Amino acid sequence: VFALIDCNNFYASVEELFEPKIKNHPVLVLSNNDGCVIARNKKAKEMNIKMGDPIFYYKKLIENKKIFVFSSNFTLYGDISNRIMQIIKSFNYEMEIYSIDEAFIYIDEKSDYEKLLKKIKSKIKKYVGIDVSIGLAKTKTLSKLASFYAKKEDGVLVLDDENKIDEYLKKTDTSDIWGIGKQLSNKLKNLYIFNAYDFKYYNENIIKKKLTINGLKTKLELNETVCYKLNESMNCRKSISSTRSFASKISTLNSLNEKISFFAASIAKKLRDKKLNTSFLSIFITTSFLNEDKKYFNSISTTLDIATSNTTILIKIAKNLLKEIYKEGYFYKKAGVIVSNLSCENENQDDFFSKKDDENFLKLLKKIDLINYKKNKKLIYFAAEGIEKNISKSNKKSKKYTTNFQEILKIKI
DNA sequence: TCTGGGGTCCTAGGACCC
DNA sequence: TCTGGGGTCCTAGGACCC
Repeated sequence: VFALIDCNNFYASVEELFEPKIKNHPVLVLSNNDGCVIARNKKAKEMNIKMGDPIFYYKKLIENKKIFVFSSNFTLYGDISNRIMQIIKSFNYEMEIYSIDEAFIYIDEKSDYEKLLKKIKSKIKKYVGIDVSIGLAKTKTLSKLASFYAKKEDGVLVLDDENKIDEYLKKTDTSDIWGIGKQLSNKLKNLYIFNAYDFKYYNENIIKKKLTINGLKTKLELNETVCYKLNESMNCRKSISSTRSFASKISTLNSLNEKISFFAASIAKKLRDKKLNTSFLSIFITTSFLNEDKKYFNSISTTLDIATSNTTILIKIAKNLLKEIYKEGYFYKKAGVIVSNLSCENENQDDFFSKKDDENFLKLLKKIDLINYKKNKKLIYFAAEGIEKNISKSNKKSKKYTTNFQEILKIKI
């Protein structure tokens, strides 16, 4: 059986962890630029504050009531996530870390599942202080569903009985099934499939025709047929991206160049950290799609002759690409760089005519990475990235309580 | 006035190969 | 008048996830 362990209101719960006094008030965590709501605690959900809404919708509400609002602090969330994953790992089951706040485990034995899940749950609560919900079933899709309902019940839910499963499926909207989003759910509605139960018992051939192979797999998983196994090799990722919305709109090629260079440089560093090289780079620029400004979106990509993590090369390529798609007279709101075709640093295929000067330069770049890391600040960087700091605004960030000695939690006695 | 960032997988169509 | 079958790789776009 598969169990899915899912943290409750993860980002909001982490913020509560370090400021317990806010626990009985609504808590919100915001996206980059303090733009949208990306996490809410229970109290905030009760106030009907929606996921993904821009925060200015609730300006009045925030002024009138005591709502605690945080900028997102991914360093902190990442560290707390690691601690939770370590605890799950300590139970010694096969494990897949599915996201920052979720992990699947595969339990290859008969046991008192409910007792086991409660044990995992309480250990995480005791050692880290975060509440989790755990669902268990014969397939990943059903265990996802079980954890969804576990949140509404007492934290753990075992779905191992056909009648019980069907009972839950009947009250599940198709769009709440893992893998069925808005579009597919609409397609299902056209077939008069409204809930997960209808979906489970529908004709397979028609599902495959309308929703293709993935839709069929999801349906089979509802029938307790395993289609998705534990994916333990998630560590070899396929792409890395760096993208941002700008706090203010940008129109000149010069300033876009700086942003694109900044993205390319941060990707190059990520590649070096993970000992990877890329041989495919693409960039995009876009205007806002929410206002009355003239709209323009474009992207362009290129393959690299030699796989690399060299910042100078990536910046140069990215800037050349930008020249091709940049158009004057638009207000750009967002841009980004994405690399793929990733390969391991040590298994690089050289070009027959390539020069070997890259190696020493790479050593230099790694030294710079180290200096920046030790100073906990990007002290040394490329002029192309521009000297203007704070590419985004985030004023309400909590401290890096667990990863930085300067910001460590202080306790008064 | 202000609306996130980082991923995965699949499909259709085009261009090419023998 | 009649014009094959079996592949690969790439790209753009669409759908999904957290």
